[in-house]
Formats: sequence, C-alpha cells, structure tokens
Amino acid sequence: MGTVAKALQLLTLFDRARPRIGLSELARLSGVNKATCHRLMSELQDFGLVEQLEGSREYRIGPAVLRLAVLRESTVPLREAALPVLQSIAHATGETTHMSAYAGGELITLAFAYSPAHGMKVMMEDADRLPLHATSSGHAVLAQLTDAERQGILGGALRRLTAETPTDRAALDARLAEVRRNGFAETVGTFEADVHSLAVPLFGQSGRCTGALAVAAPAARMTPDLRQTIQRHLTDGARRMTALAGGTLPADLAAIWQAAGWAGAEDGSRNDRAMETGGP
Amino acid sequence: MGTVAKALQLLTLFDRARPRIGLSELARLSGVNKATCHRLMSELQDFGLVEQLEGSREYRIGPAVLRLAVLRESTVPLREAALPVLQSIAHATGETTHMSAYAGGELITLAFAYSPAHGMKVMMEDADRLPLHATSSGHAVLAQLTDAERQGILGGALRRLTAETPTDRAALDARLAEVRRNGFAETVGTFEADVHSLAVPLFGQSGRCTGALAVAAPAARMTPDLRQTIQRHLTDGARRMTALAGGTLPADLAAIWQAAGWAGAEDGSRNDRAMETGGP
DNA sequence: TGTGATTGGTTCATTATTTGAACCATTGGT
DNA sequence: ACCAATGGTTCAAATAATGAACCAATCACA
Repeated sequence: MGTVAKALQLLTLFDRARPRIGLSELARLSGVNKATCHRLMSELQDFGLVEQLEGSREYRIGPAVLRLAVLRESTVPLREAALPVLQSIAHATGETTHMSAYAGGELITLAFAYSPAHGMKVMMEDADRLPLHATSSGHAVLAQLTDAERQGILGGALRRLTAETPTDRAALDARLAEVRRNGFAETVGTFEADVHSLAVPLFGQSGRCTGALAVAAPAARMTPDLRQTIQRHLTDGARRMTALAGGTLPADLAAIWQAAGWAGAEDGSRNDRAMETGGP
Repeated sequence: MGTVAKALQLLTLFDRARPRIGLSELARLSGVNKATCHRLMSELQDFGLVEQLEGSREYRIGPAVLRLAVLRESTVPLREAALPVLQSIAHATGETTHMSAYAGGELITLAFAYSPAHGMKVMMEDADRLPLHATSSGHAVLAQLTDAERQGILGGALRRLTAETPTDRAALDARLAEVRRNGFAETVGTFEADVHSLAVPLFGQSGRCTGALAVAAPAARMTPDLRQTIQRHLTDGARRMTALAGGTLPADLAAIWQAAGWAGAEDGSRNDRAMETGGP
C-alpha cells in the first residue's frame, strides 16, 4: 500500500459516530505504527485536511475540505441537480429517498430527501457511508462491477450489522445474481433492523456504475402496492439522474426495466409523471 | 517534502479558474515528475478525492470531498454559525462581507454574504482562495503569526496581481507592522483593482489566529464614514465569531480596539446592534 | 501523594518505497 | 505523412518511510 493511501485511509476512520480521534486510537484503529501515524497526520494537518483540538490534541476533519467540496459542487453540481429528483420521488412514494456515489471502494451518501407523509421515517443524517454488502444501494452497485473489482473490495470479512446482514460471500453472490436478474436491489433489515430498502444503480459516461439511487421505508409500511410504486419511480429517477450526469444506461438493464413494465421517460404510456413533478 | 504533502499539493492546483487538469499539465504546474504525478493521482483517485473524466482523461476533484465536508460541518458548524454574523455586517455596511480560514499556508474562503444595497458589488464566488500577501484578510492573519511562521509561508516570490500588489518583502513587513499597530488590515486594489478592503483576524482557543473577517467594497464607494462603520462592525463581528468558535481574543488587540472606540460587545455604549440584527 | 497505565510525541538505524529518465501507444493538428 | 502533443509504463538508483524503543506529561485510583 502506498504512503498516500495509508494517509488517506486515516481519514476514512473519521465518522459521524467518531468525529474526533486521538493519536493512539488512530494508530490502533488503522494498524499503522504510532510514529508513522503521527507523521502522516502532521502532513494532512499542514494541508488543513485535519486539525488538532487545542485542548485534548485529538484530531478532526479540517477546514480545507470545505474549499474542495465547494469546488467540487461548482464543477459537478450533482447534488444540486439531484435534489429535485430525490424530492419528487420522496413525495411520490412517501418514503425517504437518497443517492450515493461509489468512490474509494465505498458508497458515500451525497444527498437525500424526506417525505412529510409519515412521522416515522428512515433518517440519513448519520448514514454518511453505506456498507456495500449490507445495503440495497451497495448491492445495486456491486451487481454492476466486474468479478475482479468485487473481489478487490469484498476481500475482507463482511461485517455483521444485524441478524439479517449477509456475511457469507456465497450468499451475497447469490443475492447479487438475483439483483442482476431483477434489475434492482432489495434488502430488508440488513443494515438496520426493520428497514426495507430498494435501490437501482446510476451510471457514468462510458456505462460505468457511479452510484445508486434508493428508497428506504420502515418494513411495516412496505406493501406490494408501495413496492410497485417505488420500483417505478426509482427506475425513472435513475434514468433522469444518469442523464443529468451525462451517463448512459447499459442496454441489458434498460431491457429488463422495459420488460418489467417500467417504461422509459420518452414512452409516456403511464402518466405517472404528473404526480411527481413539484417536490415537497 | 513528504510524499503525502506532494500528493496533497497536487490538489491545491485545482481551482475555480482551473477545475480540470490533465496529467501533463499537472506535472508541469507542480514540478513533479509525470510518472510520480500519475501514481499520486491514482492513489488520490482510489480514495475518490479526484476522479478522471471518461473522455479527456483529465482529472477533477472527486465526490469523496463531499462526505468529508459534510462531516466537517456536522462537527464544526462554523459556516452555519458564521452566516448570520456575515449577513448582519453586510446589511449594516451595505458591502460584501466574507470570512476565511487559515489552513495549509493559505486562506480559504468559508462563507460570505452580500448586501442588496448596491448593484455593483465585490463577488466572492471565484475567490475561493485568498493570497496572503495581496489581501486585507491575508495581512490581518500574517500580522498575527510569528516571524518564523511568516518566513515559512512567504518564502517564495510574492506574485504581482495588480499594480498595487506589494511584491517587496520589506514593504509587506512594513505594512504588517502598521496592521499590528492599527488592529486591522486595509488594502486598496492589491488583489483586484478598485477594490477597497478592510479585515480583522479571528482566533482559536489558545489565542492562535485561525482566519479573518473582512468587508470588501468598490474603492469609489469608500468614504471616511463608511470606513468608520465597517471598522466598528468588523471588530464587533470578530468578537462574536471568535466567541462562537470558542476562541479568545489576544489582550493587546482587544486593548487597541478599545482605545480606538470600538467597544466590546458587553459595553453597550453605542447602540449600533439594533440595526445589525436581522439579516437581508 | 505515590504508582502504574496511558497519552502525545521524538529518535535513528534499517528497510522498503518512491523516484524519474527513457520508453511506448494514441491522439490531434498542419 | 508528419510532428508534437497527450496519457501511461518500466526499472535501477536514490530517497524517504518505517517502527521499536524511548521521553515527558497526564490521568485514574488507591
């Protein structure tokens, strides 16, 4: 592993649940030697990517990331472009809708939208990263990767998060095959108990999978009807968002969606779009 | 220079004016060997900090920075906390107000607020980084650093941006001494022609300077009256924002401000605060 | 107040990684 | 057809990263 990768790996340890980390703990969590860890963090600090609390000397993410994020959004306004789509889906389905990007071997939550329809809803604030093996979004993305890529990412053990989390590689592969067949991913309680989630992949220019679009609902609310509605809006949303990003939907997936009755945007055979437009 | 620093240095080359950079140009701009450059960028790409355009193979900032930025704002909601202050100052002075953080040897623009008072105003969208030697914010910060720190940062040549830019180190030092004496920094046309700017430093917990707060106006609009108004609001704003960040104002600076008649927040001798509250 | 454990941080000989000139294969322009 | 770019790769030489052992300071607890 390169030195830079080792340094950046340290950044991945920071989390909503663990926003401040001391040097020793950082070394322990990463497996990197304490001295090395210290030097790497110092370099990150020089750049402003992390900063050190004056009292406890713990590290936390620094202000430099804000400049980069603003720059990113100014050059690739994906978030801004995606929000209306997310809102329309959340509104139409009555459930939490979110989008994530596949980067650095993990899924990072980019944007989400809630529906005011129900008091109880799936919240996304603390889910800034989605485990690939335990979420519908992750399955949707994994199903699109090559075997080699999957192997590289799922090399380690699959962490059990709930009783339903697939921790067996064979079982996961079987599920991914099913995902490919169906044209969408579905999980119930694999990431958090009682959460039922549906997801479809998003694509970039050359047809590479870049992320996922998903709807997550309390399992108790998931009826066949709602499931149908979500599938329709997800596939339509994925078409729109892939188009927004200048991407191209793979032909085989488009065919599956078509066959399932989730017609393309240009089709117009179902006039559902009226109820979508105009977010909450 | 460490390998990590070299990799991160590549990130600093990306800019509003130059959001996409090819490999050769990247190597040319950074002075790093092309092969090295390629390997470093690959490592950054693995992490999602940069991504490569599918067509031209140029690099641009990647989606991973968004996760980090959201995490940063969720742990240190400086931006959010600062905005009301910025808006109140912009409203009270009628001019563009902005805040920047000192990180990685440069000033990065964190937040800004405009006033609707005038059609012509100083815009901040493209000024995501402020040169330390050529801006009032930069002078405000530089004046607070130790000689050693300054030496490390201003080691290279001072780039001439306008006819007024101080490019002579001695001249700059003289200006900084003046800044320290006055308790605020002032530049006219050093960064962009015909822009008159005033700035004060912001501080962290142990009294270390963490950034600057500034107001920038078209030079033609700067009257003695407006200058006075800006100074009052800047010092008051700096007190508030330093307090928000849990910082402490150095005693000498507080004394200078006091002596100049810019009383502390608790003083209440001037009742200006009524006109500030309630942003645009 | 002593004691042991933990913290952040530093040192320096050993080691493994980074480095860069030279080298392809493509692309775009003249 | 040509030239000059581009992105990308190779491999011996050189350099920078590494980590066990070491401080000094702090903390918890008796």
